[in-house]
Amino acid sequence: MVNEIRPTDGELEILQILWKNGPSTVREINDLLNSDQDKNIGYTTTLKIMQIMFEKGLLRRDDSQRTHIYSSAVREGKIQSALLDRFLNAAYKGSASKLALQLLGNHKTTADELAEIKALIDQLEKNKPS
Amino acid sequence: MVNEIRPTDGELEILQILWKNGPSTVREINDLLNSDQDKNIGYTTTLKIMQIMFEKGLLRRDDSQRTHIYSSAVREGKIQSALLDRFLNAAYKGSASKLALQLLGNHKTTADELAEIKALIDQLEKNKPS
DNA sequence: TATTGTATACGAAACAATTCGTACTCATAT
DNA sequence: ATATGAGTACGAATTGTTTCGTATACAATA
Repeated sequence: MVNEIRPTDGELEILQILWKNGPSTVREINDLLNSDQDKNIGYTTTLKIMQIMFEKGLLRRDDSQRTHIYSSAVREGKIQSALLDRFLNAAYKGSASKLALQLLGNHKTTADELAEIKALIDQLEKNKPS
Repeated sequence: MVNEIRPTDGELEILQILWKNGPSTVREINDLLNSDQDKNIGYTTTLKIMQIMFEKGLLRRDDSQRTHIYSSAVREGKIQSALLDRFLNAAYKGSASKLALQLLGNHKTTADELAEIKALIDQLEKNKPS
């Protein structure tokens, strides 16, 4: 069931905003989407996408007032997990370590983040003595 | 320019095969695609996709013989990097460490792989004394 | 009450990915 | 030579996303 959750890039952008800001109106979302320069998405475009997301079950909607309030119907971590799984299989044929190596190699990660990751690895190793 | 490389999932499957097996005919690719149970993609479907990939510059083609030989025109690591970048931004708003933590937490990684990743982190830390 | 501005609803167009039917080419085996 | 089989080319249908024009509802205000 989780497997079927497949937000598009555009939908994901909207979800990101809702995850960060909480329940919002279409106008608020649309304004934020357009706050990136060079982007200019029409209000009705955003509305339509959000209506479709609502039909898909990605969003909840409070329509008790004239101005509807939308919120995410899916948890951030859950969606990320599902997407990560798909991506891992599609691009790395499931090799998590290959992905991890490329990720750490290509991107600037702060010392704190590295330490955090290392701590997690230590813990994983403790629970799984080779 | 790398940013524009955007293979779809279907295209990526074909690229994976070409990366692994080297130059191949449409028939070979199509047979491999269909070797997964429950999948049954028509020959002309695969052909069409590969022709489009050729037009996009994703594939090279040797048409000196009647049976054309296709090969990848893009390097595996380069595509993976580009896709990873996109994915990281789309799903994790650019937080590599968040992705890494979820990756290592959710997926079974062998002890060897964990050690490999830890070694890389150690090296990164050496080059970047906080 | 009539106007204006902001909302939602609806439907259609544009675009891209996927799928496949059909036509055509050509080598080879009859 | 001709029939068969395997190949490519082409075009169209299908599906899904994104886009927006237009219609309509409604609240506030002039």
